[in-house]
Amino acid sequence: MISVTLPDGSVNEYSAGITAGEIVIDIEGRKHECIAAMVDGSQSDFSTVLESDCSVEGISGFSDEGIHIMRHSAAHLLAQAVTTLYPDAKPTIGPAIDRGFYYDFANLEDFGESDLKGVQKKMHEIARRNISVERVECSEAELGEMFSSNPYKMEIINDKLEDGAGSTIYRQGEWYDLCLGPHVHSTSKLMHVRLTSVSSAFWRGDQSREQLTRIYGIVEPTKESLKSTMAAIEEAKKRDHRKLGKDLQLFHVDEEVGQGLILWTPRGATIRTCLQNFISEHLTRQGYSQVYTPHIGKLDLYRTSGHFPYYQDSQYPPLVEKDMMIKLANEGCTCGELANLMSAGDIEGYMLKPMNCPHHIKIYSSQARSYRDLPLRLAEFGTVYRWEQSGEISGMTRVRGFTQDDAHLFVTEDQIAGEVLGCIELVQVIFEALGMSDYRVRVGLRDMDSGKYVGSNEKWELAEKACRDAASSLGVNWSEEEGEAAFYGPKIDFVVKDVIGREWQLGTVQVDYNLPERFGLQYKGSDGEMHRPVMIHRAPFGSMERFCGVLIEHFAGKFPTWLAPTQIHVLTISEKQVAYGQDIAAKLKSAGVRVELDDGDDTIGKKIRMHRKFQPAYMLILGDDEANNNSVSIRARNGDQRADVAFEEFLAELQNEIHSKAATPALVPPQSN
RNA sequence: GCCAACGUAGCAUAGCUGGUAGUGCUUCGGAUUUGUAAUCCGACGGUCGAGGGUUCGAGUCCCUCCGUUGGCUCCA
Repeated sequence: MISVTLPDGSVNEYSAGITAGEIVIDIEGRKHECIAAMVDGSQSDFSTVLESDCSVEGISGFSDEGIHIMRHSAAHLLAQAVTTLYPDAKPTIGPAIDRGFYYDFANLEDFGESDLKGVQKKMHEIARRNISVERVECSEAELGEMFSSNPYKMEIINDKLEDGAGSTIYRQGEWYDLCLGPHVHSTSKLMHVRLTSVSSAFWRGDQSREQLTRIYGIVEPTKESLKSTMAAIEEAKKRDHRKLGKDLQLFHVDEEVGQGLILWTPRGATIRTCLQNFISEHLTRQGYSQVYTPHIGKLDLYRTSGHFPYYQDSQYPPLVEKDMMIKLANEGCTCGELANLMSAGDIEGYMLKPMNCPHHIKIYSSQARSYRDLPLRLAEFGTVYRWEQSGEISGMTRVRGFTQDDAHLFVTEDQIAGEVLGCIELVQVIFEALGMSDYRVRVGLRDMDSGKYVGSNEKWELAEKACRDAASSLGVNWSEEEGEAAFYGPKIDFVVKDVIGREWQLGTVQVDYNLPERFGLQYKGSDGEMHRPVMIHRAPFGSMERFCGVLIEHFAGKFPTWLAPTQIHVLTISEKQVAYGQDIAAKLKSAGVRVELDDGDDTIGKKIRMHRKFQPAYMLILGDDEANNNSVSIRARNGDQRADVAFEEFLAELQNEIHSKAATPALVPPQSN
């Protein structure tokens, strides 16, 4: 007999050799919703045989661990279905991910979305057959034999397994896969699966290797949960900033202007202006000096900074000086030669600036600096241009021209910690003001194995420590991530997810010992000696484009009153109130409120319907009653109403709401019913 | 950049196996003057992303390019 500790703390005796699954059934009953077991705190199959004392509990298909196991098992099911239908396809890897699972296949070319249906049907068929999933221990030799026809699996076996060590496979019917598990015990647990998309991926994430076909899917424990998950995905798509940006007329991208180049239309520009004003207030408060610099700079500047050689592939090609072009043309230079000269940097010219720092550095060095000048904080809404890969460009979140709410702080070594702290506090203030609480903080550190970084070890150590210290003082969870540093220094990033689960870096604070050295920056210390300042790069929004894109999704287009492109839409009931409507609109306008008037001859129902799509904070409905009382009826976005409010009272409340940057419009109290 | 899918008026969409484009909303004109998610009638608006090809004939088939979407890779 063995003693098994159960979830409630009690201890039961079972005969040795019992399986984890049998115990789960014993404690949870036959109708349990568990799909695997936790044995001594580690995830295990139901089939795990227990020979000694331990603790056992079930893992529900609804728990985080449970859904992860189901996803992983569903990936196996997918691979089984694909290899059944496409015998030449070679399964490679197929993990569970945040929102579901995928499996990558080689030899599955020309597979498209339209093929998903058939595969999904086959998956359901296999699931219905209730095939048991077995774990089998295998020696290295056995594995070699079983996977001999699959070079990808063999590569994993050869790379990941210690010499001589075996591993496990999971078998379901004829099909089996190399895997550590655990898995659900039967394919029948995977009935509620849906394939969502097909795309491609490189084998082992390496661009130089084979391109594989990747199939994505989601799986849920029940029919209902699958349905609600699918509904949630659909719902999220409605918040996509690309869709809302069009519906609310916030921005436009025109292919004749260029991919990834955002045209801010009036309504979107209003939001941006409000945000920039908001930041500017904080800049003044925090002792920043605002500067302006041009959009281009000489190539040599970026040779000195290192950006030109380092990021050459992701920059717009240089603008070559006219005289140089003429000279080269007279010398018979071919286009090919010109391209070579450009990429080698053996040519003079200008570049669209990919970064603001070199310009700001030149402002620093335009004067002799003393320790009394530091910290010197130079801020600019600086527009930069980067040649992002065409396949990467997306809406406002990944673009080729964008404006950073940038600043560079020139500080002494002693000031680093305090200034980094000030920077991340600013980021926090902004996130808080906008109600963006769903972000993660990432401290990007060097990848010790990579040679791409510049600067000495000691300086990196110091900078990394400053970042860690600042992050831990934040009072929120943060993680260290190797290899996420910039080439010149470590950084603290604020990362948020968009509606379809993609992560975007917004605010960032970076410590940089490198550029001051490259540019030979100096200041005279109190000791009379010359010292080198340290730079801090920081952008609380990151870029205005990306931030606004994320913000559109965050608010689902329903911006708080202070940010709403149009705050009030005034709608008249009939032509009898046209004069009153114009009067109210004019008064609001002169009070600084962004207002739109509709005194046309549509019915009020039609007007509301038409104006709703622009999501003003409030609509004012003006009929005879209001005109007679010098009042307004306020209609909130959700349709709630507050009738017959004296205009002056409304205006005072509205202005208060705007000035306080209230997170949500609240002039109409929520109505019960 | 790579793989796949897609690209019809401002927006949303119909158009089967090829025979010279329909609809709704918007807009404009007219009628109506209407209390909180679409009043009625009429008109304008597309040559079907661009270019080339096959065909008697292409939105519909083929090729190239541009763009969009989903991923991969990249991201100062």
